[in-house]
Amino acid sequence: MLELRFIRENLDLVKEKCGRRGMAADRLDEFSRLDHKRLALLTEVEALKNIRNTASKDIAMLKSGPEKAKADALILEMRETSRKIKDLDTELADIQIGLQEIVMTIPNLCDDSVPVGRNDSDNIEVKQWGEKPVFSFPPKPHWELGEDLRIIDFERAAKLSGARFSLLTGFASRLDRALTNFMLDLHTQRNGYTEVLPPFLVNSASMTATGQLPKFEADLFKIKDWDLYLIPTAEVPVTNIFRDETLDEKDLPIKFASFTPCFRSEAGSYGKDTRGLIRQHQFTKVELVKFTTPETSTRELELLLADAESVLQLLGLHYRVVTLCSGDLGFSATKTYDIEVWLPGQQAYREISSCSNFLDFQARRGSIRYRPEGQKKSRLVHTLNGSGLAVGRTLLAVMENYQQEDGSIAVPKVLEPYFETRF
RNA sequence: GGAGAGGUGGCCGAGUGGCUUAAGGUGCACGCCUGGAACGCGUGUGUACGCAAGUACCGUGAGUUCGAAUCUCACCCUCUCCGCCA
Repeated sequence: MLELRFIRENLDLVKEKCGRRGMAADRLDEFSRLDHKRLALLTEVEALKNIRNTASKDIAMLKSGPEKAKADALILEMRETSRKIKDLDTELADIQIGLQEIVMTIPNLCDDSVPVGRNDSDNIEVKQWGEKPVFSFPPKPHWELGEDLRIIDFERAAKLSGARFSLLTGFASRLDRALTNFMLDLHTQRNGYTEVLPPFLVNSASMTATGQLPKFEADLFKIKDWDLYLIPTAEVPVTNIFRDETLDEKDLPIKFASFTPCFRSEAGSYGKDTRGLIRQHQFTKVELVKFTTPETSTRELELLLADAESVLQLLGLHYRVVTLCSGDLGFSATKTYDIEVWLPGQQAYREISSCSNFLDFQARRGSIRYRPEGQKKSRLVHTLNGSGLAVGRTLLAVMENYQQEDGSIAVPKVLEPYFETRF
């Protein structure tokens, strides 16, 4: 969420930046109208409350003194004042709700380095790493490999749960687990992250702080009769760890690595990526989350990207990095890099990580602050996160890139230790 | 699911309708004292909105009242015991 005062003072800029995202900005005029009304009402009601507070003290004194009649007169007068206050407070509350509804649905301002564009075709490639592997045979997509090797079973998964679920067996399951452990070990032992295992169900306050609610409820799975949602990413519980808290500057940056399942309804993606592991209702992911000072978040985004890239580099998988254009940018982000891994079975680059800086957008919604060294006033932290990486997509990337002519799949060198444990 | 206890500042803890501007302690910061420290003494010590005056905030929300940390109702959370359970 943006600061109320900032929107008030920079209305045209906010409108223009919403426009860059392809978002209608007409609600901002309604914002102005309500904001003005709110300030006027607030002034009025606060003046009345001041009168009442003063009178209350007077009544207390008069009652204990000889002029009790004066107290009765004042009480009568205040009865009317209190009634007015109550009415104004009610009106004010309605306006606050209206304002809140608007403010909570205004996206973050995109960074000026973000290219203006409409959709993913306008994203800008910023770098490539490695090269496309050369095959002496036509490489298969992973769903064929998985079915041929009897290690991924989509049909039985559909029986259990429906479309967009998968059942990994034997080698695929083992490889998935190896990848997960490899990623966590890399981020905790080499990249300096603290491992955290959070709840997979969170309440609506948490979903609101990170920006999934109120606007994107349709993308979430909700538990019936409970104020609980299945997390769509570990970003939600991990960012919310410090909700309503004030951190010490000397503890920043705080870096968490978190392995969790993720659940997404994929509403609105009917017919998209229906084959294979690419787009599932349930998948696992190692997520990296950072809390930083405002001064360092821009640089921390680059470091976060490098940490995510390190996974693919060690696995020897070719990829490219793109900067998301304004129209493709997520609601809460000011800037996002996507890492896209090369999939030879599909002859395409596919997103495997998304690294974003949110500035103070989530911190304001969740009231996550820090106290600068030696200063009295606290400030909002900046939050960042990125996949490091989506495990299912990494699994399929390894399958497609490491497939052999005989239909088997080689184990990447760096994963060999994870296959060594034997009983 | 049943019964009970509780939720007050960074922490502990007092506070059953109005000199509460939340006592007192502790922690923290600064100063004095000291060769330096400890002890001692003094001062300061939350958040949001607002240029400010001010307003709001004692788990959350509603209510009673001229006035609520304090009274009423609902809810949430924590702890203890019982039941059930991986």
